[in-house]
Amino acid sequence: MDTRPRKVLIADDEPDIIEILKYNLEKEGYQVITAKNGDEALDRAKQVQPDLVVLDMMMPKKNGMEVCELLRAQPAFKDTLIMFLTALSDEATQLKGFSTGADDYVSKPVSTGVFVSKVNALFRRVKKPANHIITLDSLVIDPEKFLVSFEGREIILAKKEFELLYLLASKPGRVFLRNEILSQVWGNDVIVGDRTIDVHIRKIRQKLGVDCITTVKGVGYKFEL
Amino acid sequence: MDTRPRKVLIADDEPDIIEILKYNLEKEGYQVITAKNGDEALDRAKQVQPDLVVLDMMMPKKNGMEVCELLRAQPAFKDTLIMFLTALSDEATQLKGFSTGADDYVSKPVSTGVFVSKVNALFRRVKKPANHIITLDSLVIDPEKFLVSFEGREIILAKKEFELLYLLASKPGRVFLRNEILSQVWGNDVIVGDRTIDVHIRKIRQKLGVDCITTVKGVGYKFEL
DNA sequence: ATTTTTTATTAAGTCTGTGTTAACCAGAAA
DNA sequence: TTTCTGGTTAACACAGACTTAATAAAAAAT
Repeated sequence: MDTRPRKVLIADDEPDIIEILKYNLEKEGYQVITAKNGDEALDRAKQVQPDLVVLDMMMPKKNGMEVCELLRAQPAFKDTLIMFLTALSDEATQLKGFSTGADDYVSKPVSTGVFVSKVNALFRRVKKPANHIITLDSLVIDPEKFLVSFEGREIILAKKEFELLYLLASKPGRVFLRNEILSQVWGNDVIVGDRTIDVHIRKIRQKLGVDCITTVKGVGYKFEL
Repeated sequence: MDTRPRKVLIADDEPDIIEILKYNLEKEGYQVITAKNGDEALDRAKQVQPDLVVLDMMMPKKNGMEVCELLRAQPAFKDTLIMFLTALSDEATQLKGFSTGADDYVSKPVSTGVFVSKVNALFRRVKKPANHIITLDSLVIDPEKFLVSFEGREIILAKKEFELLYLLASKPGRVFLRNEILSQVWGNDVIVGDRTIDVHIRKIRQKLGVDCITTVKGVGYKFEL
């Protein structure tokens, strides 16, 4: 079991706030990274791949909403928790915050105790992501090196093809619904036609040379050697 | 076809609140169950195994905190989402709420829009409860792998056939009315003739090779090995 | 025993979903 | 700029899933 600490990125333009939150989260065992404006938050997020991003709404460079949108647009941050922590408590802003894909919206002022509780509550529902190498017989999929090899020979897959194969191979035998595939590989807000999946499946089958992806009509696809 | 709708249990002693929340959640596609006091909430929770329980703090019989504790004490509700929705907004109560294992704490008054957003946000992080494998003697039905095997050999069922068999086998011996079957397998708004069920039953009997589905004339069907 | 109701069976037709090819577009690389 | 690569969409053929209708059989009611 992985025991690395959860990484929390806090973006706020008030150093005092950052200090207090950082102190309290670190006391709970979190690893805290900070940023003082929107652009810096995006940079640091890309660098450290945090598990949770806490965003102030009103920040220089880019505001919290923009940061949230930009993060959610990238598949790499599809599963990253995002929490708004802001003085703006009007309904419209809150709704917009949620609609950009936030997981929680906390209005300032809030006690550090409640804040930490909320952070804990968010993490309770998320299991740590484990990006490990998949090995099934002679098939090896290494997401870090972005590499697939099958029966000794190396196979070059395009990005989407790779992500699709990785998803399917992560639970051999299990059927993935088309919806599931779309949201996992393409993201929740991207809209693509159904044929897109088929075409990618086809390319994978072609490149692997063996039909290890089974179609379950009306349901989805599953991987099995 | 998507999986079954999420079930939300709302416990509050004010009928008006329940009405409004129920209306808005159902509009979002949730299935809503209600209770007007603590004891009723516990009963209903055991009956329907909701995916989310929304608890008012101040209720007759048992208050929200007690209900939360009692639920969390049972393994069956280990993964059930629990949200407090209450007028008590002081810090101590909030902290205590989280410490009993709540996933969110929302202070009244709150707009229905924000409430629904919070519910959606909670569910976004939780994968739908896995349908579990049914095993009866040599019959194995695995809804995740979409697979049926009987006496060793694997059996290929079409989608509707599978769903129908899964439904019947989920409660062996119990008779399912035709209406029940229609609404469970075909959905409430789809209109198909009665013969449709027969034909599918027939195909299942054919493919299984043994007549383990019993006709109860004028009533429905039941599954028994 | 006869009629009525309900279910089983079969065949046929419709319709949905899938596989495939080709074309198009955007961005990266040359 | 052009060229190349990957991603997406459109179009269409095809398989088979689903439904219906028609008829036969069985059970229940009269």
